[in-house]
Amino acid sequence: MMFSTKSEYGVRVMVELARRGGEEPVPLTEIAEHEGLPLAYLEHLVARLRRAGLIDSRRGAHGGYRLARDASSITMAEVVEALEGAIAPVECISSAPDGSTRCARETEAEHVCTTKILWTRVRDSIVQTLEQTTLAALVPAPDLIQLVPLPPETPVAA
Amino acid sequence: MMFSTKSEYGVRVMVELARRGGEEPVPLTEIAEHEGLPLAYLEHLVARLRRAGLIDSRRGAHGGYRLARDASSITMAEVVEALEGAIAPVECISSAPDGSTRCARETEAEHVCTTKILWTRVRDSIVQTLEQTTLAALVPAPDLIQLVPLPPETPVAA
DNA sequence: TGATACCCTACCGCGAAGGTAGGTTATAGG
DNA sequence: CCTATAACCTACCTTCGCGGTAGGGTATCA
Repeated sequence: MMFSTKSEYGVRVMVELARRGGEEPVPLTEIAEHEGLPLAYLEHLVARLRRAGLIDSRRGAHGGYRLARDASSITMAEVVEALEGAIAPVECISSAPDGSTRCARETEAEHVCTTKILWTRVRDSIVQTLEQTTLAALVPAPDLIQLVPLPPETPVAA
Repeated sequence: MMFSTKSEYGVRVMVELARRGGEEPVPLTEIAEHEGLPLAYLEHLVARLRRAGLIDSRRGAHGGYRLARDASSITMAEVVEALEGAIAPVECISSAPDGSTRCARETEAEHVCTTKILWTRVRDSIVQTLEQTTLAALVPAPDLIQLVPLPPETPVAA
């Protein structure tokens, strides 16, 4: 597996926030229940998304999370990078501060890493795909939302 | 990290075999020493490459490995898949026998997985890049090989 | 017949992934 | 003001695959 469940779950949370996109924050409990994922674990992931500035939060009663920006301006590259850290197909490849690609095995200047070409290509194609896909592109059309009804405004008296 | 060192090391071995590409098999000890990688570990990886039909072997003295086909006809998709298994960006995505992409969370027919679009795109771009890159493309030009001299034909009497 | 080198099975330590637990702080409503 | 809600934070725990080792067996040369 290439991306851990951090990305899998995290993207789901973002899509869910986009679906209900509004001023009112959505509590994480609702999302956890809707997606069938452990709340305590999602809290960790959501913390990363918040620190990356992708979502903001309101604490306390009627609190929750909402998108910090419009769904169409959030790319999957930002989301995945916030969750997983820098995107690198293999350990020996990393992107230098100046944007160029570095190879850990290329210590001596004269020794050229022959496999660097491959991993650079792979990395670029992944990043490009993630950048081209916005959060808005993953939100189902309104008529599909009807199939998965939102929970009632006022909870049933139990 | 997305690909383990299985791919990193395995691709290096393939490139090295392609560099010395000839009828004479190359013992794994030489490659291990040249690349500075543990021999016993490489043996595992090489076994996968052999079972996938990418290389063939000769046992005993003056034995070793060589490419089963021409370097230009071997794609990185074959190499990586032989080493890592099926290529899937996240656990919930897998390719069905018929070639279509399946989502593990999509159990009920009515529930459409919104994130499937993303991971399918990512997977396709990775596979495409790996398929477009042949082993021959990673072999340095002959003049560069001079910089990294081959070991002498007859080993020094120790 | 010995040296070489592939081949196979089993084992092992470590670290990250995935998840739990329990607390603290901020906010809305009555 | 008090209580319920829900974000926030730190620490911990268990499982599992990765990277690597060990030790044999078997085929092929000189």
